[in-house]
Amino acid sequence: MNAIGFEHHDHATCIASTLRLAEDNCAQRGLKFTPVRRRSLEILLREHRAMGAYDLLAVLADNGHSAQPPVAYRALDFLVTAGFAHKIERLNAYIACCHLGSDHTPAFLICRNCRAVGEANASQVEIRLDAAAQAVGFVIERTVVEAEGLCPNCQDAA
Amino acid sequence: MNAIGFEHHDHATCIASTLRLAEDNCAQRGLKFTPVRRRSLEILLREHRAMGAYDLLAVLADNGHSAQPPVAYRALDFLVTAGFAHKIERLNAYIACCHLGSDHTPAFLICRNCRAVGEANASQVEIRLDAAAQAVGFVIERTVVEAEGLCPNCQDAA
DNA sequence: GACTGAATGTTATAACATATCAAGTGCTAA
DNA sequence: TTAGCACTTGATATGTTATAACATTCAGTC
Repeated sequence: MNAIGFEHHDHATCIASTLRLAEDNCAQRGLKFTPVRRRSLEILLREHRAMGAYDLLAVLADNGHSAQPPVAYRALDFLVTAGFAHKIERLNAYIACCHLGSDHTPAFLICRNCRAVGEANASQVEIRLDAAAQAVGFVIERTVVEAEGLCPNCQDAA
Repeated sequence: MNAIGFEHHDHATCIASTLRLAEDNCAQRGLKFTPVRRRSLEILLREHRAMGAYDLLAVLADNGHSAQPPVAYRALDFLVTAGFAHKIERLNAYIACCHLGSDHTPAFLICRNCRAVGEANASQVEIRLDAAAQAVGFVIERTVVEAEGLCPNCQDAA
């Protein structure tokens, strides 16, 4: 399996176009797409897999940025808040968003063997918690959906 | 709001009966319900909220058990594997299972203000990821569903 | 009693995350 | 033009969550 959500694609184009999208998006919303932030998103896009904050930090350090944890966490916080990246709670790791621009409740497929992560196509995902929430008077703001299992490649290997 | 999943219930009875259920369940499956494990489940049931491993550890220590992290993590691992407790990934915390015995994909409602956690009634939850998984050949083994928002009490407070 | 496997005790450290305060940067409004 | 403000970044320290590794104990059984 490749690491790009279990499917092939033109990686270079994907990175470039997503970065441009993010740039435009920031301009529209008055957010500052600073060098560290841009570089962080670029790194996440390039890896195209879930990275720990310290993984990101190591790459940033190689690029001459300050190597203290807050640098990575601030950048990640910005990217997640802006919707350019997601946190994978199960792994305490972060991944660039595949569907930048579309408002979506992301759902992830996480391989327990190789830790590859795919973001499920939103149209194929259905989550219904409203009834349960309403029943107890709870107001949902955000939903984490993460499926753990085996990716195609690791099934073959087993 | 109380801390028991946003609804009142007879707490003492709940603890006692769940412990008995767990005991029977272990006997049937040949698992060892040792003192630390039993005590850990009892603590989780008593608190009836998500506890960090180190929170549990502190209580265990008060009870004369060894106070090293692995003690808590081993007990929690046993309880989670046996299905007697769940991990709340969003909080890196653990909670006793409300529906012990029934095989279920749990879904949680987590208050971002007071950190209270309710386990949603399985019958009111619908999760469909099969299509997305099938599309890429991924085999799902387990699914994490956690909704974050405001519980009834914290809505009023706001 | 000696073997076996599981559980527990213990030390150390890895991995993940944030509080705090100082310093720089860019905007804007008097 | 510069004083003030909001935001970003730099840097140090520390807090929190989790596991590796190895020693010891204990229950069952041959």
